[in-house]
Amino acid sequence: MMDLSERKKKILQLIVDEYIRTADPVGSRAISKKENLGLSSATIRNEMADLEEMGYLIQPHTSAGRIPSDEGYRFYVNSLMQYYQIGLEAIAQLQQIFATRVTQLDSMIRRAGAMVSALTDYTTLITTPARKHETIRKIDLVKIGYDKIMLLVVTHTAQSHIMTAKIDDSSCVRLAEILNKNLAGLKADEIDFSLIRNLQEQINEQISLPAKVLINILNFVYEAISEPADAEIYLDNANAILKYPEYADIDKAREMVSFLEDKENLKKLVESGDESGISAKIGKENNLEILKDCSIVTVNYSLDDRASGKLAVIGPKRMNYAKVFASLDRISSEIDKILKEYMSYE
Amino acid sequence: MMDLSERKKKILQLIVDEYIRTADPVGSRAISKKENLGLSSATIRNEMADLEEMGYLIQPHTSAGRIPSDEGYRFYVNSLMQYYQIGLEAIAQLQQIFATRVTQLDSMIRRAGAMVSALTDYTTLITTPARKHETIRKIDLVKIGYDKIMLLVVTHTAQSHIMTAKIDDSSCVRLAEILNKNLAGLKADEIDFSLIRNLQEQINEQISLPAKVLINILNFVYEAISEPADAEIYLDNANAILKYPEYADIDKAREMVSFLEDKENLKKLVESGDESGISAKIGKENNLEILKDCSIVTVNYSLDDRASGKLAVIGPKRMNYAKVFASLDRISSEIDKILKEYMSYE
DNA sequence: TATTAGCACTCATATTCCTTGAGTGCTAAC
DNA sequence: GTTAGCACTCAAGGAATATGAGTGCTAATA
Repeated sequence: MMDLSERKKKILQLIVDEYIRTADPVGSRAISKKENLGLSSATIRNEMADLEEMGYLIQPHTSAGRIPSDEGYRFYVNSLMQYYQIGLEAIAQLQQIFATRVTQLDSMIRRAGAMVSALTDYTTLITTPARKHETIRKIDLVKIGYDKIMLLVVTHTAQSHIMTAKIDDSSCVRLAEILNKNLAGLKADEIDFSLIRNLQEQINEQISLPAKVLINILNFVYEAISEPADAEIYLDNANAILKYPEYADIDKAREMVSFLEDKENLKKLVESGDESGISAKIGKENNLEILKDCSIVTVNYSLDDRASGKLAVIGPKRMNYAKVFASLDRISSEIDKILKEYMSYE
Repeated sequence: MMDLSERKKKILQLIVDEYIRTADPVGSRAISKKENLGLSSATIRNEMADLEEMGYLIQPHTSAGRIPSDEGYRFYVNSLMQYYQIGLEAIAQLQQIFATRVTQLDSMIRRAGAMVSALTDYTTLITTPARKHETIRKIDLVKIGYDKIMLLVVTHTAQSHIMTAKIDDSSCVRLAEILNKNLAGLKADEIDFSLIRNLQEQINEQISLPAKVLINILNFVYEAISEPADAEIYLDNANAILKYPEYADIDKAREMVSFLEDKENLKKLVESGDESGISAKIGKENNLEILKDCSIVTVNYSLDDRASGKLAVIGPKRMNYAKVFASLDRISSEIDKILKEYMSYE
C-alpha cells in the first residue's frame, strides 16, 4: 500500500464523507469550497487525478465527479474514519425496546401473522391480544447460579425473569411457598398495600432477604398480570408491495413503506374493520388518500371477553380476494384454537 | 344496487379475474376470446360500456381497456368471487412455522437486531445463539384447567408447553417430583433408554397416567435441551434499501429484496465475517455479483464456548461506517451481557 | 516548483417531438 | 341482438436535441 501525503488523505476523507452523505459523485469544486482547505479546484483536480491513478477513486464518466473505489472505502475504514458517538436519545430508545414484555403467546400470534403473509404474499398486520383479568396461577423460584435466581410466573403463559440475589436453596423453596400461598389466584386489582405488608412480614419472619430483591420480585409479578399499556402490533412482509406493478414507481413504494412503518397509522387501520367475520375495505372505502389504491381485509380473533385482537392483510386493490379471505379464515380459527389452549380454564 | 343480467355478471367477473391476474387494463378482445363465451369483441364492448355507465368499470384513458372501479371490486367481493381452496403443501408449511421452538432468549436476540436497524437505519441480520450442552435445571407441572396442564422446563430460559391431560392436583405434584429427581441436571446425551424405562416404572407405581401423556412430556423435555436443527436467522428492516438512491431502480431493489428473502443466502453471508471483532466486507470483497455495491459489517457475540452467534448490517457500500461500527460494538456487548445473565451459572 | 485562472471538451440527464399500436366508439350490415 | 369494419385516441417508447456539471490541459502567477 503506497503512502499518501497528509493532504491526499484529507482530500480522500472529504470525498468519502461527502459521497456517503449525498450519494452523488463529488466534484473538485465542492471539495475546494470545504472548510479551511484553502486550495483551488484546479489543485484538487490534480490531487484527485493522482488518487484515481492510485486506485482510490473512480470516475463514473468523463464529465462527472469522483466516487470512492472499493479500495478507497477500505482505506477509509482502516485509517480515515472518525469515531462516532451514539446519541443519548438513541440509547434511551433502545432501553425501551428491550423493556417491552413479550410473552410466548405473543410470539405465537406473531408467527400466525407470518403464516398469513406466507400464504398470501401480501403484507400482514397483526395485533397481540389485549388481555384482561389475568390471574396468577403459580409462582416458582429456581436457583440457577450462585447469585442468580429465575423467577417464574405462570399465568396463561409462563413468564420468566432472571435476577441477581444470593439465596440458598431452602430459602428459595420457602420463599416460593409463601408467595404462592399469598398470591396464587389473584388478579392485578386484588393486590393491595396491606397484602404486600402482610407478605413482607411473613417473609421477614422466616428467611433473610434484602428488601430490594423482594420489591423486584413483586414488581415482575405485578407486571406479568397487569394489562400492557398498549397492544403490540406487528407488520410482516412489508416489502411485498415491491412485487406488485402498482408500486413500480419507486416513490410510491417509498411513500407506502414509510406509511406502514408508523405504528400509529397501523393501529388506526386495523381498528377500522368490522367487529364480526372477515371484512374488506376497498380503495376509497379506507378514507385515506394514500390507501386509495389499496384494500385491507381484516378479521377479528377472540376468546370470549378475555382476549381479542385483529389480523389484517393489506395489498393492492387488485388483490386475490378469494385467497386472502380463505387464508384469514383459516388462520384466525387457528389462532382461536391457540387462545383456547393457552387461556381457557375450567 | 341495480340488477345485472347474468351475462353482465359473467363479463364483470372475467374482467376482475383477469385484471387481478395481470394488472393490465382488460380489453374487449381478450374477453371475447375467453372460453365458451361465444361473443364477439364488439358485443363485449357494448356490455363493457354499460358496465362502465353503471359504475363498475373505469377506463384509464380512451384507448385503453377497462379496470374495475372500487364499486366493481365491491360487487365482485360480495357476489362474484369464487371459493378458494388452500393447498395442502401450504398447510403443511404452516404447521412447520408453528412447530419451531422460540425461547425467550431468542426473542431477546431478535430484538437486539431490531435495535441495530433502529440505530443505523440499515438492514440487519442476526442469528440466534447456537446452544450447546444445555442442562435441565428444573421441571414443573402446573394444572391450569380441568383437563389442561402446563409443563415448564427451566434451562437457561423457561420453556413452557400446554398439554391436554386429566391429572389431579396431588398427582401433578408427585409427577413433577419424580421427573425432577430423575432428570434435573442432565444433558440431552445423558438421557437414554434405560433411564426412561426406570422413570416409567416409578411413575406407574405411584400414579395413574396414560402412557401417551408421559411420552408427550418427555418429548418436550428432550426438545427443550437438544440443539435446534439449525440456528434461526432473522432479518430486520429489509425495506431500508428503498431509502437509498442506489436502489432507485425498482428492479435492483426487487432483486436485492428477493436475495435477502432467501435464508440460505443470509446464512452464507453471515458466516463470511471474521471470527473476532467487527469486520467489514466492502463491495467485491463479498465475492458475489449482487453484492458488488454493498457492504456487510459483521460482529460475533458469544459467551465462552456455550453460545455464540452473529450480528450483521448490510447496506450500500456508501454506508455510514462509523455509525455502523459504533452501533454494532454497542449492541454486541449488550448481547454479551444478556447471555451472561441468562446462561452463566456458578 | 506548486498553485491557479481560463477554456475547450465530454457525456449523463432532461426535454421535445414523433411513431407505434392497442383498444375504443360508432355505423351499417346481417 | 350481434358483428364486421373503420376512423379515432392516447399512452408508451424511441430518436434527436439542449443543458450543464465537471473534467483535463495550458499558460500565467507566486
